Amino acid sequence: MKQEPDFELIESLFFAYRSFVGEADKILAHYGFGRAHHRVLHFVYRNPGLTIATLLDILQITKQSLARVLKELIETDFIMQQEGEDDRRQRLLHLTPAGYILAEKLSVAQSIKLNAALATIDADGHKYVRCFLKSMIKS
Amino acid sequence: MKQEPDFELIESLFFAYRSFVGEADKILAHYGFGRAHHRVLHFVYRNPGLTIATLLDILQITKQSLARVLKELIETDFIMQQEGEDDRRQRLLHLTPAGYILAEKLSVAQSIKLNAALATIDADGHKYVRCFLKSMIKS
DNA sequence: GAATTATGTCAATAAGGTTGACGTATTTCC
DNA sequence: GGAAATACGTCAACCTTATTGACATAATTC
Repeated sequence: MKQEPDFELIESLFFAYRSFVGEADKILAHYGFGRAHHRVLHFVYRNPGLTIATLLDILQITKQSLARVLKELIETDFIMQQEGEDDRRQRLLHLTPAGYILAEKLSVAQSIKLNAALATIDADGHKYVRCFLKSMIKS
Repeated sequence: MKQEPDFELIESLFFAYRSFVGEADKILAHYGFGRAHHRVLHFVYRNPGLTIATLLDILQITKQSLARVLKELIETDFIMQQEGEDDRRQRLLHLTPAGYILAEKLSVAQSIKLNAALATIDADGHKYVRCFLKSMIKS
């Protein structure tokens, strides 16, 4: 027997995600950045010293697409590159102090929103939410 | 006391959402459509006979942006417009049979993914997930 | 030394979004 | 009944983020 699609959940996820990224968008606009900059900033924040190749793997975009955004972040001094020690072809990515402050600001803003939503459910519901989201990634 | 941002949750939501929309993207590609078409298709599916103005409200985009996508969906016979009965300025939106089939196909594909993820957590965790996502929307 | 790898870059193109301006038909309101 | 507001369509210019394809350079590996 086939069952009806779970419209409620589909739409909840759509609107929830829009609300989630909208939070960061407001901050980014002050800097003239978009979501693409946010993603780069975030993953460099979280994985300091990562290579271009690794970042492309995470973001699942082409290097040509990354190039423009990364160039802007480097020129405005939010990200810096460092030659790889063992492999000098690599351009390891790091945040500048300004980049660190912005990345943190964005993460804090999104965390506040997430925590507010978590606060509406029982504490033992938190692990269900995390587990559900992680399952969505694997499949 | 300030606490560290919840990086794990932030990234889970990012990757989970990418996985969620990626599911539909594969289907849409066969029709030469993108996510913008999906959103229009979905909300017309869910709100048959809605007005252009209402759809713009839901999607939070401009009418010029909607125009192109809607035009394509009408020209390829997935959506049709019907003059409003009480207000003849309105162009009420409806799915054609083909539009209905596609919208359903997309919803089913996404539901399968959502259900698979829900299946990895206890049944009483489902309401926490739904509640959490709805709380994200309100705030 | 040759092949591979990591990265940079130029160019053309596409999807999806914006602002601003203007046109038309219809409805509402005084 | 005429003026104003509303619902929608459309033209034009522009922005962001992405794509594919081609080619260049430097460093590493075999």
